[in-house]
Amino acid sequence: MVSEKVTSIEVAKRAGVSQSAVSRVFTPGASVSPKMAEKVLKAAEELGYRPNVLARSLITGRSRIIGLVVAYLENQFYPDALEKLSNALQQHGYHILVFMVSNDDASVDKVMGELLDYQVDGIITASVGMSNALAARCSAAGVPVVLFNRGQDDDRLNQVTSNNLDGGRQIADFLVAGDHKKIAHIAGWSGSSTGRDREAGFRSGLEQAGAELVACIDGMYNRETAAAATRELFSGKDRPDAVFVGNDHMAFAVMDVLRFELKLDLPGDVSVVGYDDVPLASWPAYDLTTLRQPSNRMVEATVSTLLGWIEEGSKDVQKIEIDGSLMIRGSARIPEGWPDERL
Amino acid sequence: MVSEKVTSIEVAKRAGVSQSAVSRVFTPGASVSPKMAEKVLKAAEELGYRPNVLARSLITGRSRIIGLVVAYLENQFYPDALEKLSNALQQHGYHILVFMVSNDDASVDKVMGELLDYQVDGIITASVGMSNALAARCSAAGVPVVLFNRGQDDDRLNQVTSNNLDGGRQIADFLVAGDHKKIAHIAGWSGSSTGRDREAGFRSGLEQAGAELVACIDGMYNRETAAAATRELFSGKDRPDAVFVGNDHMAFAVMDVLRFELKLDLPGDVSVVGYDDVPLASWPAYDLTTLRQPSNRMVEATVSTLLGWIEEGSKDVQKIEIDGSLMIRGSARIPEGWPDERL
DNA sequence: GAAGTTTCTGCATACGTATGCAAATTGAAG
DNA sequence: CTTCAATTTGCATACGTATGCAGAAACTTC
Repeated sequence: MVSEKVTSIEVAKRAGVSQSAVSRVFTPGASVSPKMAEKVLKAAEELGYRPNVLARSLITGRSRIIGLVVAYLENQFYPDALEKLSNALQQHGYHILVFMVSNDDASVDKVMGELLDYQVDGIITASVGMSNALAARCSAAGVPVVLFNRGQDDDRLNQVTSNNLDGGRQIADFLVAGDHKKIAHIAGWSGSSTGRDREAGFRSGLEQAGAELVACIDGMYNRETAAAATRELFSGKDRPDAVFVGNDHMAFAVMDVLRFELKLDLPGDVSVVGYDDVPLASWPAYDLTTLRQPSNRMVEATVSTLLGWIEEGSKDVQKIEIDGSLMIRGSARIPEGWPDERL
Repeated sequence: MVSEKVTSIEVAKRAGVSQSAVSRVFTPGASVSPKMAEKVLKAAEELGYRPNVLARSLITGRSRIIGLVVAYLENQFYPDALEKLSNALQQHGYHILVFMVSNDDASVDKVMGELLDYQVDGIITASVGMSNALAARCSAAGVPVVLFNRGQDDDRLNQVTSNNLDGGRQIADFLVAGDHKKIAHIAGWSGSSTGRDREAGFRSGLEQAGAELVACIDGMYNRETAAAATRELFSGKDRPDAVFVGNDHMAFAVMDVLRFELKLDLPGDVSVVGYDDVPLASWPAYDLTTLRQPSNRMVEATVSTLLGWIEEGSKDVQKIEIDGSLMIRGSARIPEGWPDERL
């Protein structure tokens, strides 16, 4: 309990040793005698000394800070991921510096520059891409990057996603098996790999099953856009009997419009399937059938990839895809004889 | 676009000037001639130089990092606040270092220690309190603290909350005016000031109106606990006809149990009122009547308090309370003649 | 063009820590 | 007790930047 900042020099003085000794006591793995350690720790305790991480990082070249770039926390998937990432990294002695961006290259570039100024040891971007120039800069600066829930064709960028192609296909199979005849898609933002891959998987699944996609609108991963798309799709006489929505966040908006504006019954009149399996999807008010992105495993993969680069000097760019599985609930008609494990 | 890290010395060399000159060019408000600036900026551009924030902070004593301590991001109110805080601070050139904790003193203390190691310029805790010892340490280290959405009796800690007492009272008035006879409360965590104040305001409001609280259970700001409390409250014959739930996050769980387990009609059989007005509350699937905490204004107050301390050396501890207003929606019976502005 | 004033610039040092190196201490072995 | 190896310690320096100070340069003004 003391005045301002206490430095290792003051501790050294009080303990009657050199500053280097103090430093060594606080450096795991350094060579110190038990006596020394005891003296120093006592003095440190009395003065309330704690090493200055910033000064340390200046010399070690490691800040133990991970930059996290994230575009929107409105979609529950991301706060959830943030929490898990933060916890996992904290466990390894790292902490997260958060940067909010809007999802356009200019904004990302600006912010990412600030990030590098902080000498972060690594960068995680949650569902945001980055320009080639930027990827080059990070790579040049020796700062590993992991794209979380986002793919990008760049052989300097690690990425961890779920298997979006396969997910799209699983949903196609499920809807076709459920004997739906007019299947529509409110797609994820076409500017993102996740949106494109889910759509591609879905289309290929339908095709393979001999079914047809009657309509497809880009929902931009946005509630309002998705709601508008729903109104458009269901305005005509010939409305769809099933719609796969590019993520849960939009699916909730879609369900709201279907049930409360258009007074349709789910799954009687129309089936809705989402993607992500955020916690809200399992709450009874929505009870949304959706493809689970296993965020735990995605976080694990992200952290271990990042730490591999940082601590073990790995240079292997990882493109990791994790399989998800369909969570069958009440928002979509369940095919007869389908392995019915409601969750 | 270059190899590893570029320092001001290399820039100086290339521009044919001294290192101090380079530093001055990148220090706003320092004295440099236009020629000099031009030469330096050119060299910096060519080398891809950017000042090292950490090294700078070592000498200026300012890291431009704000530590944010947060317990759970599951309640939508917090990601929302985080996003707003981050954006506001980014605007002022600060960034947020996130620390997740479980809400007990030991965990908070540990984490907060790590926080101080990073030489943060200030600390915001979102809905978590801190021990006196810790408050003393921060104060001694000259690091201002703002408790966001949490009150604590300590004259070293700034705090920004909504007016929880008044909010509780407003809800009491509303329910009494709605002619409810058996009013219950599923309270916020009694270990938090927000929970206690809302309950106290609610009780005082009821009392003043001559009404009675028939039951009160601590919901711990937790979905499961709130659900269990609901089952308990509504198991007997003599069930409540209104329940005020300590925050929206729990209120959703309560509504789920009432509607989908107990098959009760809202607001026909029972009225539910929440607290916070998170985005989900206005979605039609819940359409929850709730007291809005004006997070925009709370964030503003938090940021300006913090910056006041950091940049203007303010020493006035602020205890700010911001008034909220009731958002009347469909989950609770609306009193006759009540100014009916449904939102 | 000289004297005085203002604006710029470079030198040197400081911030708080980690670490290579050599000196000092300890312990083991004979 | 001596010798040698192993361990521990202190000294000095480095990390990348900002800033007080004094000298240099550029302008004013007469």
